[in-house]
Amino acid sequence: MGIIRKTKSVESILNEFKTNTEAISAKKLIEQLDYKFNKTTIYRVLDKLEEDGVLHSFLGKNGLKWYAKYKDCSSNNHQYVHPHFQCSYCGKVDCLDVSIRIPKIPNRKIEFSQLLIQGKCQECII
Amino acid sequence: MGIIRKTKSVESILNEFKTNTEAISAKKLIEQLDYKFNKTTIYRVLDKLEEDGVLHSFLGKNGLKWYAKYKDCSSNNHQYVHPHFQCSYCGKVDCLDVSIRIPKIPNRKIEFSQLLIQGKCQECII
DNA sequence: TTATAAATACAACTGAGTTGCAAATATAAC
DNA sequence: GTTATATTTGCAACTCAGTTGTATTTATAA
Repeated sequence: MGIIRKTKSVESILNEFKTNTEAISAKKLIEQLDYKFNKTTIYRVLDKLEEDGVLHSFLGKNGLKWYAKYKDCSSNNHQYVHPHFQCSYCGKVDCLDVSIRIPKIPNRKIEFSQLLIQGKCQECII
Repeated sequence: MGIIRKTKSVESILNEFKTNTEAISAKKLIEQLDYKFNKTTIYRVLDKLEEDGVLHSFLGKNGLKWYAKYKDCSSNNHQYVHPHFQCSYCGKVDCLDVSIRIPKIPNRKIEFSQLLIQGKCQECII
């Protein structure tokens, strides 16, 4: 159904994504907003922002749900994916600006793809 | 530490993967073995089989953990991933025999990648 | 047969995410 | 500004895949 009203929670959550180009996990977001809003509210707002195409979500290393601003070359695109990179040391996640072509697969209709790359980020390479 | 002893649970679990070329979720496996073994045991055996390189794991649609036989072109390969396809209708997962090249990403050390493609499988396309 | 390290079952726990519902609030109509 | 009402919120209780601790059992080798 998407976002209909401009409420404080919607504003605050969108603001987190304005000041942060990286992806944020729902869990982190709850902490980051200093428990100013109930976690239920945050989960529901995130759901709606995704429906509206403002954010997109994907699953991180331990099954945690991450959100990032929707880009045109995003996961909804059937032919290309842009990968997400998660550092195995610090856990940080970035949306990479690379596009990877998904080959057509016979007899299957692709709706959605997600590519998670794990490794060491620039800061965590020793 | 990996598998050291050949026990009934190890045998049964390996057998599930012999008769089944598709990926199986840990949850399904527990049901499939008809609760003959405790779920803790199954989770621990799966962990060890993964350590030994017999199986590989990845996360499915809802954060569920799936396992499949390890293939050489598997997720552990740093340069290529073989994608997993999950049907959004029936939930079935296949390991696809396609290899997708992961481009090198500047200033990051790739350790592991996983690509999950969602869509309709052959049986579920109407 | 025995010693012992590994494997198992069980129960209790963890924690991210969900659900139902009553109370609060943004928005539009007046 | 008031009022009506549909949306949003907080709260508490729940779900459920996966984990942990521990006592018991079992595979293996000495």
